[in-house]
Amino acid sequence: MPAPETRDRILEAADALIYRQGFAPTSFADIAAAVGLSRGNFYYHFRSKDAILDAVIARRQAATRAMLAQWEAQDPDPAARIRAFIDILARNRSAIIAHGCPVGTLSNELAKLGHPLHGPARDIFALFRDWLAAQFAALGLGDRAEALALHLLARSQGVATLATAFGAAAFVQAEIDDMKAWLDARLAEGKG
Amino acid sequence: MPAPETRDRILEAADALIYRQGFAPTSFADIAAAVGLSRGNFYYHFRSKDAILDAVIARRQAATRAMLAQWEAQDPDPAARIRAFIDILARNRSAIIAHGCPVGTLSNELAKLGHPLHGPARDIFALFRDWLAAQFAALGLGDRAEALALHLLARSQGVATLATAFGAAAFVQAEIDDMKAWLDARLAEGKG
DNA sequence: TCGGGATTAGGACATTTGTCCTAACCCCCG
DNA sequence: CGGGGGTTAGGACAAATGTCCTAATCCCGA
Repeated sequence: MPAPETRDRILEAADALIYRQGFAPTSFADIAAAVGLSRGNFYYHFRSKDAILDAVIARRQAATRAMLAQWEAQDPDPAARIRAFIDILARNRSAIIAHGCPVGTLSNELAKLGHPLHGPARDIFALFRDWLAAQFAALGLGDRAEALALHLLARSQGVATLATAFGAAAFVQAEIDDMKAWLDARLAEGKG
Repeated sequence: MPAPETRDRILEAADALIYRQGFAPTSFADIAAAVGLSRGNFYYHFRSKDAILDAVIARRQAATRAMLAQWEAQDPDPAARIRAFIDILARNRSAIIAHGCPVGTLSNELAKLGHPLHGPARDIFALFRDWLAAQFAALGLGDRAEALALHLLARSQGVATLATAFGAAAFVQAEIDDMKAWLDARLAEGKG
C-alpha cells in the first residue's frame, strides 16, 4: 500500500520551492527540510529528481484543468470566463511580483536547460491557449481564435515578467484594465 | 599591465553561456572549457562567480546603451526608433525561440534566487523603458510616455516567453505587426 | 501478541561546485 | 642574455549535490 499522503506533501513542498527558487537551484535537501524527512529517503517515493519534476508538472496540469473547468462552470458567458483568466494577475499579484508566473518561468528555465520535460511544461501553456481559443470561438471569433488566445497569453506573460523586474503593482492593474478594454473591442468585432 | 584581451574573452564566453543556460547552471568549468583556460585560474581575473556576473551585466548595460544611441543616431524620427526596438524580435528571432530574451530571463532568474545583482539586471530594463518613454514623449505623448513604454516592453517580453515555449516563428511576426499597428494608433492620438 | 511488509533514518558514494594556493611559465625591459 | 612581473596550469580543499544501500522503525492483519 503506498503512502499518498507523504508523497503529496513532498510534491506540495517541491512545487512551492520550484516556483520560488527555480528547478535547478532546488535541492533534495531543500525539499527534505521543508517536508521534515531525511534526504536519502526520497528515493523510496521518487526514483530521481526528474521524477519529482515530472510529478510536479503533472500536478500543475491537473490544477490548471480544474481551474479552467471551474471557470466554465461558474459563468456561461465566454467573455466573463476570459476576464476570469485576466484577473489571475490581480489575484496572484504579490506572488507574481516576487517570483513571476509559475508557468512561464518554469518553461523558460527548462528550455534553457534543454530538459526533456520542457514539453510537458509547455503543455500547461497549451491548456490555457486552447481554453482561451475555445472562448473566443464561442464569441464568434473562430477564424482568429487561436491568434487572439496567444496574444492574451503573451500579454499576461509580459506583465508578469515586468512586474517581477520592477515590483510595480500599479503597472499590473493598468495592464489588466487595458487587456479588458482590448477584450471589449474584440467583443464588438465579434458581434459586428 | 592587465590582460584585457583574456578578460574580454572570458566575459564574452560567460555572457553567451549565461544567456543559453542561465546563470546558476553555468559553472566555471563551462566557461573555462569555452575559453580554453584552466578552471582555477579564473580567480586571477575575477575574484568570484558573482564578480563575473557583475561584469557580464555591466557589459550588457553598455551594449544596450550603445544600441539605443545608434538607433537615435540612425533615425531622427521617434516612431522609426520605436519600430527599431520592436524589430529586435525579428532580428533575434531564432535565438529568442531557443533561449528567450536575455534581459527578461536573467531578471527572472536573479529575482528567484534573491540575488543582489537583480538590481543591475533590472536596470537594463530601465534603460529600454526610459529610452522608449523619451521617444513617446517626443511624439507628443508625454503624459502617458512611461506607461506606453512599459506596455511595449511587456508585450515584447510576452512574445519572447511564448516564442520560447512554442517555437512559433509565425506568431512572433504576427505580434510584431500588431505592435506596429498599435504604435500607429498611438501616433494618431499624439497628433490629434 | 507477533510477524512482515511498508516506511523511514542515516549515512556512504562519487561527482561537481566555488574557492584558493603554489609553482611554473611567458615575455618584455634593462 | 638575464631577471622579474604579469599570467597561467594544476591541483588541493571543503561543501554540496544526486544517488544508492542498509538497518531500524512503524503499523496493520492474523
